[in-house]
Amino acid sequence: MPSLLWLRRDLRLHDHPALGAAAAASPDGDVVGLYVLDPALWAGAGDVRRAWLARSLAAFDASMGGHLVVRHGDPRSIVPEVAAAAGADGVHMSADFAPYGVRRDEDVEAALAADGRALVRTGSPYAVSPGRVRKGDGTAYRVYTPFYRAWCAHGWRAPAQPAEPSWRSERRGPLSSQGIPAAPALGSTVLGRVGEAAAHERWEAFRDGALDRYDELRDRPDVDGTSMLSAHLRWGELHPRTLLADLGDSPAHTVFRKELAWREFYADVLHHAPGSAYRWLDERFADMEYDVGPDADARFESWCIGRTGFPFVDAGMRQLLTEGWMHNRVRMVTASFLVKDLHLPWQRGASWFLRHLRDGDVASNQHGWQWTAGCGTDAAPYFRVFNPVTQGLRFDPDGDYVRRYVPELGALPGKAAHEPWTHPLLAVDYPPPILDHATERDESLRRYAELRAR
DNA sequence: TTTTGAGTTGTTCGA
DNA sequence: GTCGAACAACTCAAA
Repeated sequence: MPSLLWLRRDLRLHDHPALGAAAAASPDGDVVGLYVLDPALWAGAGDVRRAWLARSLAAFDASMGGHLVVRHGDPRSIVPEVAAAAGADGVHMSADFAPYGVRRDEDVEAALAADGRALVRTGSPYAVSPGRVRKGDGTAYRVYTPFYRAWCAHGWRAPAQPAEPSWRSERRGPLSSQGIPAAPALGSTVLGRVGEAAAHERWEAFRDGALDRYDELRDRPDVDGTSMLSAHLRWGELHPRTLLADLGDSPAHTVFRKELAWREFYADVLHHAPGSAYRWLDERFADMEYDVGPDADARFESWCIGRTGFPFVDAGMRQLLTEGWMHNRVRMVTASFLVKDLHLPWQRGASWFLRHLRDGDVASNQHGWQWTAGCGTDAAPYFRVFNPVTQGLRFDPDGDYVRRYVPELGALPGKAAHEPWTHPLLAVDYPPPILDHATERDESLRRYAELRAR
């Protein structure tokens, strides 16, 4: 009698506790691997995000000998149906902690229970599952640094040995696959390689290369100084334990470990405040004055397509659309621009990011945005407004990043690419700035002051 | 119990 | 050109 393993964001074979549990629960180690493509999630994804998922599923399917059973539809009906067809006692999975996933899993659990089947959660996408790290009084942390210390003190286990299940599926009938959906065609260089093997190779290349200079290079979007592992982690092609096990105590390694801890911190915050996926964590900010109407919509559109006239912002937004990824430094600058120069609610920008990011994760994305907007945990002080030009000059000093993504600025030499208005004849078909940053900065500070005074 | 100091990511202004 | 101060308010842990 096989076990059913319901895969979601854990598309790997190594260090997979739920897979181990599924194999151990079957006398013969027989496991049916199921992925349910939820139309609600697929419909909201942009081309690059869809392409990543399709390729990740294909890579996983290949690694298990073509036995992945893919079904399209609502997991609430499909999971119980496949479990019954397989004659599985239990359905195994890694726990999901995002609000939509938690509700979905509870519904599936209830449907399975009606048939006398158990839903077994083993492991999660985190080194320390959300809810485990608490303050002395038992409540959740709201400040990152104390969380980080407690998270380190809590510790995590070493990566698990790979299980060797006997995968089961059928060519036709109740355990057959509907197939992986067709992915949008993208240039071969857009995504790079996808899947578990690619994830491990990328980690090893980064670990043996740029990691030792991570503390000095991580803020440079013009340099290949980051791990580029975010999407691999998002889809569970490798587990953060694998990375943590390789890290030492050097300053560079510590900075990288802290980035992994941010991912875990935001998952913990969301776990304790599920409403913060779409509401202001600090509800007072719901009463802030935000711009609405046709003009605001037009400015939002300029931001989305990368035509604001601010090269560093536009480069980031175009990198997002073409690659489904954006360097973290640029995420902060583009987010600050939407919130503090365009005076739009953070949710508009966060939704756009989530649709297009290949690594888009509700906890990290929404809380990163809330940090920028000043309404989240460890919130940025209200007066911290990024200057899009200064940030570009500081972190892309030669203008290479900007020219890579904004071809209209290709004729501008060096750092001049950040200030095309100083060479108007060289910027071909590039828009003038849609606003005056100093003016909007003051306007933003005024609105924050007004909110405080209420 | 109360106090104290520190806390991812910045900018501008005036000396 | 460089440099320090100012720009709030709140959480948390240690003293």
